Amino acid sequence: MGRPPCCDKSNVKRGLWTAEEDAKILAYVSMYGTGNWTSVPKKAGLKRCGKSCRLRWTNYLRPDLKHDSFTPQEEKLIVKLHKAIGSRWSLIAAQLPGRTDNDVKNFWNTKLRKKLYDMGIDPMTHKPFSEILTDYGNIGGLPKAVGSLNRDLRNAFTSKPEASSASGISNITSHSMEVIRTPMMEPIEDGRSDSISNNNYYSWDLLGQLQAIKLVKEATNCSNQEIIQPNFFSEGSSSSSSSSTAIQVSSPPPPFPCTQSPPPQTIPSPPFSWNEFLLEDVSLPPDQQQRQQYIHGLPSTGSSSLTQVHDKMQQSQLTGGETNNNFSVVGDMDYGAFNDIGQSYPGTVGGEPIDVFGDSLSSNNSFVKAILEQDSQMSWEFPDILGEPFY
DNA sequence: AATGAGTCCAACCGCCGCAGG
DNA sequence: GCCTGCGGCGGTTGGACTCAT
Repeated sequence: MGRPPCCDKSNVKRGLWTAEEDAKILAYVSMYGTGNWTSVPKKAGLKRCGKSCRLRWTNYLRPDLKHDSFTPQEEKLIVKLHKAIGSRWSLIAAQLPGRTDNDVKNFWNTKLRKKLYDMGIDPMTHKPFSEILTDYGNIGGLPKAVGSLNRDLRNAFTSKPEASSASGISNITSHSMEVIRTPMMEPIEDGRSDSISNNNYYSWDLLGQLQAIKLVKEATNCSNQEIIQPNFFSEGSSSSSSSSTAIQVSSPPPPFPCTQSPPPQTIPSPPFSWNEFLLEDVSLPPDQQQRQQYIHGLPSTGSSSLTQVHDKMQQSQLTGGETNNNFSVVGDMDYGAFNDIGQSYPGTVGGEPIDVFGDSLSSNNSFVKAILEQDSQMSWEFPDILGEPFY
């Protein structure tokens, strides 16, 4: 038995708002302020659901909202944040003054997602399709049915987003990302939860993400071992899958398909080595793989280089001339596909946050602030990498 | 000019977490 | 501890609009 509807649906107006209704909301808010939205329709003389009133205010009428189109800077930030924290539109919107979660969500769904597809990047995983194919090629022990799956994958890469969903890619990538996302999207209960306030929660998300990368890396290291068939490839479903190419993921797959015991799912106790999160670009020839080790999320090709980051740090001199080699990553936000931002790396310099352009971010930004607070406890360091050419 | 396809975005929906009784 | 109401969230829908034929 679900919750009853918040209002009498048969007795409320729906659909687009008129200027007159907007005026009533504005008048009400200017007089009483926001809050207690359920009483707003009555007090404001509207035949609308209170929830609908709140939505109209927050998404359209609020005076601080921007109504112009997204700037390239905003666009880049959305992509970076989506890569770091997924489809948490309200969090992403909070980093974009004057934008609502609905704005960001619509912009992503209508523009950015398509743009990434056109660039050959899976918007779900933010990986190049070629890399996803490689990843799947590296997963041994899959049943023969996966052969058709690979074919569908390839077909999906050349088709439109909507079509790819029907042919299986979305299910596949979302499945693979389930493995990655699950630990990073939830607060980590590790006995230190007392110190995890709302403010630094997101920092732990990012930590979790890094840990997830590590776990996935470890999970894929067992490719020479026997692989337990994940639930979604179980033979029990083969009869239905034979008539349809779409893979139905009805339940979350086990996070570790290896027969070996899964590693403990705790984040590494700081300080830990960033080398743990270095990945090899398996799509490259073996002789280049060692040279092209890269941190997950950084472009494996192009001119992005930690040397350049180091230069940026030296240029920034944010702490009055002292260059600090403590360099903490604000999520793996770099996006190589955008050449103009693929030149630097987001992080902190001398305790101050910098964005991907190397510019200082406001310390008033709670999102960044939360990460910085966590950083101060973590003492993450980058010394081994900074001095070396990135590739 | 008519029409069908594609795009955009405001609005809706259902679920969830939290606070207060 | 349970129930209820509220606000917030992400996913989805539907209609207005634009563009191509």
